[in-house]
Amino acid sequence: MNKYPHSARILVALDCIVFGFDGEALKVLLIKRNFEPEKGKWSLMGGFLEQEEDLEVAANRILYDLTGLKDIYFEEIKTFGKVDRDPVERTISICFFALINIHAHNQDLAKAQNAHWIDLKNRPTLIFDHEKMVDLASEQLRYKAALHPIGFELLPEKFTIPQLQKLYEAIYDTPLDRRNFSRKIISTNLLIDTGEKNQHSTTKKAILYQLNKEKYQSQFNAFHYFMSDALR
Amino acid sequence: MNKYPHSARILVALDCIVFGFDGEALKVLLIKRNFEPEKGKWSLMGGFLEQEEDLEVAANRILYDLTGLKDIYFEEIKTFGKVDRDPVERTISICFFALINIHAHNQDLAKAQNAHWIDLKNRPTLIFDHEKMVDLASEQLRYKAALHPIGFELLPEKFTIPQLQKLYEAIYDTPLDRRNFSRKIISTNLLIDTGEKNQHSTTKKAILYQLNKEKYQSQFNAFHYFMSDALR
DNA sequence: TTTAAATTGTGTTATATTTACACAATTTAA
DNA sequence: TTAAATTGTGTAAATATAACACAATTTAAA
Repeated sequence: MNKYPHSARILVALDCIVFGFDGEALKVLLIKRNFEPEKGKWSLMGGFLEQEEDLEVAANRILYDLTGLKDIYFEEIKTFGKVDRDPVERTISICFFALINIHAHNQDLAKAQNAHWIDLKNRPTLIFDHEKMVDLASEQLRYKAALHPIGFELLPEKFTIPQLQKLYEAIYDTPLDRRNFSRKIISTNLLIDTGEKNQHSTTKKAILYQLNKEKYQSQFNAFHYFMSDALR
Repeated sequence: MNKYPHSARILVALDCIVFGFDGEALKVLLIKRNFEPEKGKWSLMGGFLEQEEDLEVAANRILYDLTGLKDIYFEEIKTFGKVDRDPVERTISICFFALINIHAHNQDLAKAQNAHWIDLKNRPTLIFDHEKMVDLASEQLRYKAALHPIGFELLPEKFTIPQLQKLYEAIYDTPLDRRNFSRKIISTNLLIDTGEKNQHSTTKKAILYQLNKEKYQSQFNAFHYFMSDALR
């Protein structure tokens, strides 16, 4: 069956950084491992690519088994391929990150996987090279969110501009000018005023917006410069 | 020896898009295959990841065998992982692109691999999903070059600003204003005036610059907006 | 030797964008 | 009724970008 006879067959894993936002801080979904290897330690959610499974399908499967969600926003970051990265057996790992609404996933599934939402900034040490994966994913999130409208993926269907601002402030760990931020977001035409207001507020109730999905899709690859000084 | 007993071992290939610039147009280094499968057809340069080889090492090996160059600029784009993408056997391919000075590589090695520099815009049909790979790499080149100083990797050590402009005009297939382009490049402080001039010119000889490598490295990840309207 | 054509380097102005800061309106708890 | 917190909109200064002009250099042709 091996048609390229002299080449090596290698285990192919996928590891995923799932980001969430609780209104205050960025969170990552991490697994407290109750299985070997490295039982008892913390790791990313992962799995192996199966023989008859498309890579994309595998990523969706792993995300679904963890969250119960389909059509999650995710993107590949990099393949980790050091020979000794997994001490058990030579394994390459295709690493990707996903953005979800922290309130919308299936908590029973997360519990079954022993997954916990952990503060990105105060996380425990992770196994193997998972530490590097989270660092790279965080960097990639900062990079991508500065240029493209991916932040919305972390918020509920309907959200206010102040909520969106808090998200950006968490991502970049810096305060932003409320008025300039609002103007920049509005000027993208990515938002639709729902006519509703945030009833949870105890002061002035902010307008609830939702994504203009057509505009979102057609303009996704354009540069938006949400954070012009993010990388300076 | 298989410590994760129930998982599949899969062939892992690497495929590389090598870009060059001849002063007028963007070129890709393509292989006219004199081996099976798909003998006689055109493909990308590739190879398999070996059992005891780091992924990064494999990428460098493949690039070295083709060009005779070390420390080439390259970056991973995406892993292609459809089950049927290679009709011979299930293989995933980690796709990356590289930028080289078209005049600096070992032509004997290229000849031995049956590699040819082909106009990016007028290339033959490629095997498997290599077509998609080249499209994605071209897109990624346009994206990255709009924001980061990677264009220099395609030019000789010493180059003029008009040469650099021709490169950008080729990448984006659009004319640029000479004066504004020059000012933007100069203002990055990435260039050092060598004091020499381009002796090949038959009219006014342009100043030869070289990269300020310190500045290049420290500022690489900052946004430069070389092409502010590239993706609008 | 002079002139014309091509190309390069630098300058200037108008327009657009970004930044910094002010004020009025809304909401609830005191 | 008032104070505190928050939200929505406005305006002017600073910066960056875009559009256009002119002078200098070089060689080949006149």
